[in-house]
Amino acid sequence: MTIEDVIKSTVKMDNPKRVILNIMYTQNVLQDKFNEVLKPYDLSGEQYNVLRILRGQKGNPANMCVIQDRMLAKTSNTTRLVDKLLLKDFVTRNVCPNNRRKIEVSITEKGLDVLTELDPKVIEHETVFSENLTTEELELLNELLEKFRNQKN
Amino acid sequence: MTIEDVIKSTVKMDNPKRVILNIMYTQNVLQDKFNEVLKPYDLSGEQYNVLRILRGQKGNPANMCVIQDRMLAKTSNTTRLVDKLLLKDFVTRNVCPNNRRKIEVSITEKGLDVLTELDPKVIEHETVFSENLTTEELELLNELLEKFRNQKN
DNA sequence: GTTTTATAGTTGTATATACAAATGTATCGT
DNA sequence: ACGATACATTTGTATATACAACTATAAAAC
Repeated sequence: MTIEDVIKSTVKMDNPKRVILNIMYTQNVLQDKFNEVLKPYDLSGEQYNVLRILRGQKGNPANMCVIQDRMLAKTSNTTRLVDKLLLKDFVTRNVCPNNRRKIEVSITEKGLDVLTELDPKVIEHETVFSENLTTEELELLNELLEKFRNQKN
Repeated sequence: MTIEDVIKSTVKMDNPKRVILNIMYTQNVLQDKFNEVLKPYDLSGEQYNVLRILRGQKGNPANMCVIQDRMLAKTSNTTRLVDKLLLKDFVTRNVCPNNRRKIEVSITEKGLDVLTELDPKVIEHETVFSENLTTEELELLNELLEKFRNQKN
């Protein structure tokens, strides 16, 4: 299914427009699929992301700004994401003793357990799309996307 | 800037994960930029999309389900999008005389004027990213994205 | 040491999105 | 014609996101 099929466009678009729509739409498809994976666990994509970042800390807590910094969507509201995770006992939150402006967020055992349970499903989700492409094509796709978005301005 | 730089990852990821993150993040960058373009006009991306679809009707009205069908994000709430556009006098909304279940939405002169004003800025937005790639690379990127998301399952 | 400036995080508000339930209208089978 | 079913759209509710204003703490300037 081409992007023209998706939006029922009768006219053929030029390459710049097609690329943008293809990226937007592909992200949409990916996100929908991933939400399905997460749904049984009552996690949003961004909440999952925060948990993953916290696990990556290897036992050390992360400040709000560190979490923010490592997320894809830089603008989302970390405080409220952590609030949600706190309600589910997936994280703990404490004022940093050295610098009382900072907050230390850590993942709990329960949070780690959920991630462990999710791991194989996440890998399945990640790989199923890539199976359509060869390794060389995947590398090329990565290169092209990075080149595309890194415009100098 | 590689995707690892973006999320401050110290470990190198495998290709499937990198591709997914690259697509998600690139979409993010695109959307942020496009929102900036639209901001002075008090339009959201989806609202703009609806207007564009209506202009594409060449004077004919479009039903809600037609609009829905042509949008990228199939799940968004068309009624409320049209509500917002109605408040700004960019569209009209009438019950379809032949089938009273249906709604006929049309773009107004004012709506067309806004699109006309936006057109060059949208084209600028679309082309500026593509300038990093050759025509061949753009075509390849389109192909790879379509191949990637069209998994059989 | 007190004022200014910078940093870290939270809260308010408006809007957007997801998803299910509800409403109103048309169509089909008998 | 009548009930069942399908279709088109709207509404309710919960959650997510965007963005600005606010609070609290720390560091720097003088």
